[in-house]
Amino acid sequence: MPELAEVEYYRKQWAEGLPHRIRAVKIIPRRVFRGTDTELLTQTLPGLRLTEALAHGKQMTFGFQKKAWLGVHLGMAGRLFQVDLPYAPEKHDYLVLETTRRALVFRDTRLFGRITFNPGAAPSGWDTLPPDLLSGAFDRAALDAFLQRRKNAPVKAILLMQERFPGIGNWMADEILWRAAIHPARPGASLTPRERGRLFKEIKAVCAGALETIGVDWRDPPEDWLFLHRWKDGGTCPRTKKPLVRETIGGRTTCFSPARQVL
DNA sequence: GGAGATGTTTCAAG
DNA sequence: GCTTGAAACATCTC
Repeated sequence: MPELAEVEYYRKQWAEGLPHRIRAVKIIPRRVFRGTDTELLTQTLPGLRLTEALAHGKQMTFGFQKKAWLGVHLGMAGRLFQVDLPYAPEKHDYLVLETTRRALVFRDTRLFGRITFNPGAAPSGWDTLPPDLLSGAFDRAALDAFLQRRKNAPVKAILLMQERFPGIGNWMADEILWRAAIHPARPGASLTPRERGRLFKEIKAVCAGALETIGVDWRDPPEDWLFLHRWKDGGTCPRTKKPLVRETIGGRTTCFSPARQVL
């Protein structure tokens, strides 16, 4: 589920009430810990305080007094939440951090998520992240250069590339292209300067709008977004009032408005 | 029962 | 060496 704004929402679930002094760590060793020293994790965290909760795109890092860092990626179906103790972990709860009164839970029904652990000074990879899409460092030049480089890939697939568009996932890519009136199968290098301008503007707008709604309290974006109409076959385009179409483009289910987005 | 799902990684072909 | 697309991953829901 989680894209930029959903990740921000989940980050806040664990951030609520910071700092948290960790008293116990419960782990169910499953695929989400691939490549991670779970033994070291369970030995290190008890006694430390969770002091920082950071998100960047779809990545999260939780810092423990700058001595240890937990990396969390939610994959397709991961969730983070807090509950009161006592808490009996459910089937797909693979990590539970307990404080005196609360439990911080990582749940992932599909096991596509990932948890990493870095004892030491800094979370690995956190220093080489691509620019945040809402920052000035993500600009037209960066967008244009990337589209030019991926010249034959469908623009839908390009928007899903995290190395340039951190946080954009399937629904956000569809929303951006729909608003920019660009067909999702258009090759990256084929976009005109005018289209690139619209694409740039809508990337910023969708990121900001999603964070203001979903990112705050999981509330839906406004009715006039594609968001509320894209999930099932038979939807109607909120702008043209004509039928929406769903097909696989760039390897993913893609919803668009043929009346508005022409190949 | 079969298909599809808001993601990433890996592999191989061009 | 880079780009691109497909398959694999695991489980749940429609």
